[in-house]
Amino acid sequence: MASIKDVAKACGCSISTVSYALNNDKRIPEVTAKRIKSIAEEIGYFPSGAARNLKKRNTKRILVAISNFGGPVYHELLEGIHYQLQKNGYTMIVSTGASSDTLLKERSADGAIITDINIATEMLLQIAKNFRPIIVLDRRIEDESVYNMTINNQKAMYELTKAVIKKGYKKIAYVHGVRDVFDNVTRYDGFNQAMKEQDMTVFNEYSGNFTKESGVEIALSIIQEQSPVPDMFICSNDEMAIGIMETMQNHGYSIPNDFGISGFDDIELAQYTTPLLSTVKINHFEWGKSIAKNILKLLNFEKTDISQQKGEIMIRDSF
Amino acid sequence: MASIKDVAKACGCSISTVSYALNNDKRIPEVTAKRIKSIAEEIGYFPSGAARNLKKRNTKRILVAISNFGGPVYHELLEGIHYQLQKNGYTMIVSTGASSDTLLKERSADGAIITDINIATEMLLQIAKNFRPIIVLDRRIEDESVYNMTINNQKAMYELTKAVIKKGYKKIAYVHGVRDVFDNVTRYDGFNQAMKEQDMTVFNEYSGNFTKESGVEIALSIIQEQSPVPDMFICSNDEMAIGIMETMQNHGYSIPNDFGISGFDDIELAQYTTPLLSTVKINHFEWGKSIAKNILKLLNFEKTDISQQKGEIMIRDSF
DNA sequence: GTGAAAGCGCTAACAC
DNA sequence: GTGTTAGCGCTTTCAC
Repeated sequence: MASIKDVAKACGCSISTVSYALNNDKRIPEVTAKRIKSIAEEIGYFPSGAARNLKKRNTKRILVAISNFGGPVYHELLEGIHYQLQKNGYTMIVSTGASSDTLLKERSADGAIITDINIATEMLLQIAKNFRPIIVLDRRIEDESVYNMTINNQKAMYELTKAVIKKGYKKIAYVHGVRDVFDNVTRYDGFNQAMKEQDMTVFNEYSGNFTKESGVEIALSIIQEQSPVPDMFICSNDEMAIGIMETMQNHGYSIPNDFGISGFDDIELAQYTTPLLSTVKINHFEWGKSIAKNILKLLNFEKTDISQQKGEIMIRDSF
Repeated sequence: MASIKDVAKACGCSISTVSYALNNDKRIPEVTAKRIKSIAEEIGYFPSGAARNLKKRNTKRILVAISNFGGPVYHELLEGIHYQLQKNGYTMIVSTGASSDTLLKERSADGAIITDINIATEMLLQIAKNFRPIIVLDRRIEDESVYNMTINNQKAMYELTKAVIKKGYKKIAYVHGVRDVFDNVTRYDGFNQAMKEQDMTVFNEYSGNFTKESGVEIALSIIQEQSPVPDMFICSNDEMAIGIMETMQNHGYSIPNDFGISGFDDIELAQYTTPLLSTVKINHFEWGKSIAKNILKLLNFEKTDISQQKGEIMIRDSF
């Protein structure tokens, strides 16, 4: 592995001159710099990140820890984060599972964005003792060493529920995602707030886990047990809604004639269902951008933008 | 940022003792090690990756460069790679776009897996002068500094096409993904081989780009221009097939009565279409595992397993 | 304009 | 069993 020494030797100059030339220091005249660069290229030399990071005490990298690479939501979020970081000369690295733990402990990046509920809060706080900034997206941690950014789930779900009630639905059920998770809890709060405000009682509550499969299961159990069917399913996300829709339709139900249904997120698929799914649109790309902007501000100890990402009610054809 | 010195000071011992203790060197007695570890934990100290990587001349990381975080295929591939790396004490970092270039140049990992056609072959070879191993998944590079791993697209598509012909389809059309890309070219080769072997002439060829949207567009243009409809669409991947299916169905066509259709990959969605999509199943999780196994072998200069990933014909209901 | 040298935070060889 | 020290490959201060 060629190092700066090899380049220096090949150029007949010192390593500092090579370093200056490669970093475009104006002290080195154009000609010399050009010569050094072409020799470096010939050798295939690029400065070692590990060495530079150690010396400069930064990496110009941001780590994003996600819980898995599937799911329709991360995609745009990551693109948004990457877009903004790139624009500011930063690199994005993405990790999951145990890899995230290791990378965080090693401080493989200048900052981290966490959206992986599997990373324990306790561990995060331990890491935060010696590493900052960390932005957490999937929960609220009330500790000054960690920063929270969240979607305004409550307000969006409150408004969606109001729209549902206004349409005249009476037997309204709620479909939970993973119970204690921030997104589920706050969406449920918004739902409840609207229901209480309008003196409505909840017809039923079902428990899923944010996946389409769990929606399928919920629908299947309703059909098999011949349970009373609500006239409206308000789901904690799109994927569960789509699972319920398709399964109920396959069993002869017609939407929105037999019942209405809504989702949350506005994933791409929501625009391809029949009928088109009514939902809350979250612009994850834009959200990603603002997350990245905030982490860059935190790196410079600047004040962050603490506003929550807003959702937009999309009333289409499913209720 | 606490360093090993801070821990040594707090422990009243030298930095080497701290290093030994934290790395479970047997020379340090249990009690001492325990004491040092607990002090380190209290401080929130974790060894700096940059420093360790520099000293040890490795990172225990593998970089995976992908073209985007969307798409239904990467998901399982990444999980497979991660699973195997984890098992062997390696960490996986994932990157896209310009970030990948930077990370490769800096040698931020001990090896790299590339499945991003946007990274120019020329640049890859430049990087490979000083960095190995690199495994490339999305093209063939005939250069000893880079290793190729591919799916046996040709054989799988050959067999699928033979099955189609055997069913009696006569007006068989091929739907291309991105033209010059390895997956498309080799799948098309397999298709052609089977067609020629059976003295069949190709009814038509359409050009997409592997996305569902491009499938939708192809179908739309057929309908709008009232072009003759093939009795079979052999598509270069599932997503395009699904786009064509849905669009044609929305315009009154019935599958497989009016025509048959096939995909490639067996993405999750293929199991939810009506009718169920016939396709070639690629086990991307297993493939990811073998890719990871190979890169670990390459790290140790061991001989790799050069077999191509096989596809399995899944004849369901769409032809 | 160029070079010598210190030092980033570790690991590990060596000395005691 | 513990400490001293060299050195990984860079950047950057300081001298010339």
